[in-house]
Amino acid sequence: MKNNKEIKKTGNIRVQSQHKILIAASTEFVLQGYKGATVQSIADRAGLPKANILYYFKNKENIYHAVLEHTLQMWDEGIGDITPEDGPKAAIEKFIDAKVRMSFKHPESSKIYAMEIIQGAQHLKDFARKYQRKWVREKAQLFQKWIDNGEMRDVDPIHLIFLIWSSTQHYADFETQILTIMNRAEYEEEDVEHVISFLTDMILRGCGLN
Amino acid sequence: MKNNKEIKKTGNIRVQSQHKILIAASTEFVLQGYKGATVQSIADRAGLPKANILYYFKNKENIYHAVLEHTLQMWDEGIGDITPEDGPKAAIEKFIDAKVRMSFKHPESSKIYAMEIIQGAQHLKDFARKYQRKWVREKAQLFQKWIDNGEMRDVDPIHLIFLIWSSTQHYADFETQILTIMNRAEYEEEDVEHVISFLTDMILRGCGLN
DNA sequence: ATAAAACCTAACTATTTGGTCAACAGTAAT
DNA sequence: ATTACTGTTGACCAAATAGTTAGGTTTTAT
Repeated sequence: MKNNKEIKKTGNIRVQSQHKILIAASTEFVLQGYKGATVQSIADRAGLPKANILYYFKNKENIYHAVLEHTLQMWDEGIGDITPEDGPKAAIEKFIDAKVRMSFKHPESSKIYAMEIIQGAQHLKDFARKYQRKWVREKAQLFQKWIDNGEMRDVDPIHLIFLIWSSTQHYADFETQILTIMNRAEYEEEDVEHVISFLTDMILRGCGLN
Repeated sequence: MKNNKEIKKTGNIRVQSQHKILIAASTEFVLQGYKGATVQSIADRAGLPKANILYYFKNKENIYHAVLEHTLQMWDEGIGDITPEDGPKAAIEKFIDAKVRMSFKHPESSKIYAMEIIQGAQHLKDFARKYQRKWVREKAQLFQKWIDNGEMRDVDPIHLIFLIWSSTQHYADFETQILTIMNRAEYEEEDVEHVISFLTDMILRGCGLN
């Protein structure tokens, strides 16, 4: 009964509160931007007094950093991995699948990341930038190998990644616009599969696969 | 000598100042967000005293609205038009060409628009939303006709537009990230053409054209 | 039971910021 | 020259907000 919680009773409330705050903060930062989100508004949304927020996070910037980190981690976990054994077709399929599902499941993460980049990535640590550069270049090299091997058409691998990136992320970031255009209140289950199959089909064909 | 300016000598300085303010404000809004951009920072960037800014625009929100309107107008002018006579291939080529050039020429416009949508389009008038819905649906119908006519593959026209939209806009909005990944300080002339040909090639193929 | 540590929060403060105002300067027409 | 309009700006103010503090309560370990 108490066995499964024996180890970490202390700090449990800390974890809980911090999580609540992070969620509330994410929403506020998306809706109002960094400066526009007030500690009070985050507190209200989290259902906690303001001073309590500042007890768990030294200051507003720390909250934002925590949110950003949470976002990056989410991305890192969700993106899966592409290996040389996959071959180009499976690689693209896996990539699109993972990114579209992430867009529909965690739109706030995508939005916060997008806003951060648009504004010049002023809060993004250098290592995060370098990490991504490395990631993209690694994957691009994989594609290049497949191209050299004649397994797919000769398309610029870096821009191919940009294409997948942008087209998938779009459904999170531009949610509002897309829903307006489709005259919908919110996304439905089927939309995910439809988008995945549309994008996979288009891009595979663009690469001369399929 | 004075003939060509006879009609509107007064208000000339007004136009000049307002323009300077708009440019400065655009930059500030992109860099700091709506709340983060202060009237003072806009004034500094425009090289004018704060009170002068408030003389030309009643308040901060009015500045933002002016910037937004300017942005939408830019979009409207830059996007060119697609007609039934074009046929699917030329239509897609024109569309991609126009959008990529806009992204590289007016990245701030694209960024401001993107941020506005991400944050829920709270400042966008209803007519702007409806206008876009109409635009997309009209163009989608064109594509549908071409599909029914067997002139192109059967792909979802709405999502095709989203794809073109997102992949082209990406080069403006995610400029920072793209430059980091490509290890560049800024875009070069050739990049525009390269991106246009890459995207045109990929998407035309995806549509079974080319 | 008790001491220590973790948690909570009302009240306060210093600063920033949007916006006003009143006095002044330039300009154009009568 | 006078009038009226447009433009200019330093000084000021009220409101909002990030962050502090001090004094509390609750939880945990022994």
